[in-house]
Amino acid sequence: MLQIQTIRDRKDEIILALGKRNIDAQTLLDHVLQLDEKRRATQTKLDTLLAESNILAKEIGILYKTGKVQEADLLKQQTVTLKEASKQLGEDLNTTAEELQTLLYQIPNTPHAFVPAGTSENDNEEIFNEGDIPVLDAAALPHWELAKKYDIIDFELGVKIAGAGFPVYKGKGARLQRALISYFLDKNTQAGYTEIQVPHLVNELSGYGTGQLPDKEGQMYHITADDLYLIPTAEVPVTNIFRDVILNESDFPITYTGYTPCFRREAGSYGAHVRGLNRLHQFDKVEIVRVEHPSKSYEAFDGMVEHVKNILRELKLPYRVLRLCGGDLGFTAALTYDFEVFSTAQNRWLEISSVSNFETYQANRLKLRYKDENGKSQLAHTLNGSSLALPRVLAGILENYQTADGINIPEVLVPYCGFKMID
RNA sequence: AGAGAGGUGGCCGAGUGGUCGAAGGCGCACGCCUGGAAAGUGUGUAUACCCCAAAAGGGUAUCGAGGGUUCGAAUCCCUUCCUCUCUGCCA
Repeated sequence: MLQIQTIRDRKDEIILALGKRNIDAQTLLDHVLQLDEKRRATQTKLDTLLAESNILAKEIGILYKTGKVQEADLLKQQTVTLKEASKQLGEDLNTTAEELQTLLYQIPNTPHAFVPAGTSENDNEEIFNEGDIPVLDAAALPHWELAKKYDIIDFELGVKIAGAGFPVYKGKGARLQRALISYFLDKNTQAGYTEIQVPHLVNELSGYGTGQLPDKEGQMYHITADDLYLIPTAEVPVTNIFRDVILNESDFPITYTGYTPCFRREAGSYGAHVRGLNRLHQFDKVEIVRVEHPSKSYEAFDGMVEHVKNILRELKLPYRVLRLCGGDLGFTAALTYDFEVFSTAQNRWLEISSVSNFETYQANRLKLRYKDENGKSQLAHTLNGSSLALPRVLAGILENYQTADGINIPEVLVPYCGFKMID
């Protein structure tokens, strides 16, 4: 959420920046400022009335103590009108504050200067690529065929148990999943991230904290009996550790990594691009989350990008890095780099990681602050990235490493899974 | 799920209608003391918002949350959330 103070100070800049998202925020921001003024005026009035009431109440108390009951009763009469007026003003204030809050929730984060203009994923900017795309022979199969051929992932069985998008991993498929999780966690730990295990269900407040609510309600599984949501990413529980927290400057940087399954309803998704592992309702992901001093967050961002690159380099997967354009940028992010691995047999790129800096946008919702050198509270910056999401990495490995004899396992994973080939 | 207890500042903990943003302790910060440190000692130490160009200063709200009673609520009443203990169930 944008800070109201920032909107007051730099409305025009914000409108310009949001223009990159193809949003004309002029009317919305004018409305916000108008409500903000109303809110402040109302509060000033209310505070004055309450101050008067407080003074009267004290006087009455003293009068009663000293036995001057009649004078006290006289003062009491004065409080009646004050009370009515302040009750009305209090209601006005609440209404206005709520309206304002609702509007603020509708405003996405302002894109960073690096973010290119654009309307769709086609306008994303490729900033890096690495790794050779293997030349597969004509008999090469997409991963869903390979999964069937070697009996390592059973999509139909998942349908029976839960539904489409809930695959069952079997034998070496399951072991490879487990190996990938361990490998990713180890890599992240070696890079200084602290491993953490968090709940896979979160309450409503947590959903608001990181920005899934109220925007993307439909994308999360909601357990109505207990009013809990299945997490769509570890970002939600991990970042919400810092909800309502005031840090010291010396606490930075905060770096966490955690593995969780992720649950997404993916309402409205369909078609050829959802085949196999391309898009699932449940998948595994290892996430990295950082909380940073604002002056250091882009340095941290670059570090995260390099870190993910290193992992893909070790896995010897062909990948590219995209800088998301305004039209493709997530609601809460200021800057996002997507990593895509090339799925050779499908002849298309698959998103496997997304590294984002949210600057103060999430922190403002979370009330995540730190004390600066003057002892003043300032909002911290939050960042996160996948390191990495499993299914599409798995798809990339299966497709790119396939041979006539079977599927080779990337060297770095062999110690983790205990076999060199799926055959 | 049933029965009971309880939610107060960074932490512990007092406070059952008035001058309580809240005693006391711990912790923390700064100072004094000391050759240095400890001990001792003094002062300070919540958050948000509003007014003020800013600083200074002032105001309002906050004792889990919401509502009510009252001139006045941490304290009384209602609703709700959460935690703990016992019983039950169970990995």
